[in-house]
Amino acid sequence: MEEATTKGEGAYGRVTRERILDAAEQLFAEQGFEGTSIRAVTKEAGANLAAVGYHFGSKAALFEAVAERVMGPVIAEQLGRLNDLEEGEREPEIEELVEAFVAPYFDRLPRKSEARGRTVSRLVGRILGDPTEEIRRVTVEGTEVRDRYLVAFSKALPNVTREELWWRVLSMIGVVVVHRIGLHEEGRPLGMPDDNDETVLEWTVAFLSAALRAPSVNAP
Amino acid sequence: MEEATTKGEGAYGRVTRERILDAAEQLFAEQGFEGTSIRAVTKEAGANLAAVGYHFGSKAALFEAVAERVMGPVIAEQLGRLNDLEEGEREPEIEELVEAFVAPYFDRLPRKSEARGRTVSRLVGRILGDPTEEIRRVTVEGTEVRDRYLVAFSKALPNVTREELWWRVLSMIGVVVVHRIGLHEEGRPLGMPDDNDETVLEWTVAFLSAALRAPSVNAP
DNA sequence: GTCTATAGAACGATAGAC
DNA sequence: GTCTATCGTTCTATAGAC
Repeated sequence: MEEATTKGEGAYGRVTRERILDAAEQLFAEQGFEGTSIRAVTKEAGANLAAVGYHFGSKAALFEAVAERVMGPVIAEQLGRLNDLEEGEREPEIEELVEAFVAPYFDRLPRKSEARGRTVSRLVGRILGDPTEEIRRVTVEGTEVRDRYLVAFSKALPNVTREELWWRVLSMIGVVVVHRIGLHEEGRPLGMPDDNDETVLEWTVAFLSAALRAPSVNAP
Repeated sequence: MEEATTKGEGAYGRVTRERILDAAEQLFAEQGFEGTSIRAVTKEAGANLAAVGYHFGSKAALFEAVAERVMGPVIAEQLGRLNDLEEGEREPEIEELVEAFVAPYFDRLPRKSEARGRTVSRLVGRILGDPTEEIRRVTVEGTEVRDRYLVAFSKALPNVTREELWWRVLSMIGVVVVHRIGLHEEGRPLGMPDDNDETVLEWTVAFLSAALRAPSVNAP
């Protein structure tokens, strides 16, 4: 338990801590972990160079805090939605499982039309895609999500072998990653609804549901 | 035109240049652009610190050379296969277009079972996924691939709106990226054919073909 | 909790000898 | 084409004053 201090210092410190988190989020997203210096973060945050050491301990710990703040709510809702579906009377449909997995990336992250949206999208892409051990550690928490959805899809798609299904779930993650990276976003054609996440969510669910339902290559 | 010198120096220099490319490929893949130092590259290559400056001019130019060496053959074959399909008598099937796009990532890159395979996979993931301007420049060449396949799929799937199709092609790239990143590879279940790229290619074509054929959300 | 100051190491790039 | 030596910069981390 942590109690707010009665002095102004406590409140001010909390603000500094969050200003650092905001600045770090943006810079890690744009330039990656190694490409971002503590100096740049504290300068952007209007804080002192030593503040990162005081509040987080190290640059790596700061990154973990940034990643946790962004991914935590997504993971929590992915698991919560799956729990809800599994507690229902009937077996969940493929579309329901796909939406439960994908929708938190829309609901629990800032929209693309918001100022922070583009930044967070890039950061999520980096977190999910970076093979560096330092960054992968943050994702480990996310393996619970993957494993539980794998079991759920396994029940819903009994004719697909476990190995191929594992591959399909991995592919589903890939689709979410590439959307969040905002790959090639400057090449977006006219009419792309970058400010209409509901439409994109529908597209994604339709695309992935059809893919997951595909006849198994290994089927007898 | 560049002629091989008659002296031993020329041949020896070429070898050093390629040793540097090999070392840089591995280190960029494992630790990213910013996380890799010229010092580490030259040490790994058994070359002198100044050799990168002499052969490539700068660290950024070295990265471009590494990326070009890996992605060049993939892009060339993606375009070549599409040309072949478009020159045929009949309209290409969805499966054929998907395979033409995906297969070069298997044919023109070292297999996962080879020593270099894992490294190159990570590097490709970084190249395709990294939003940094410095790295994106290398990918710009690849936008020709995306645009030409978009036109081809547009003909094959006239009932899908152009905006939604653009999204589907982007998603297809995402699937390839995540496979190449080798995301969560340590969590691979028993029986995963990491040494059998043909099977994985079949899975991927089946998965993506079904996804691309999905009824359009925006259809009337 | 915030700040200055600095230790100590690593970095990219390049000049110039061979 | 290869090498040594080094310049000038930037980095993380931390000690210690306030």
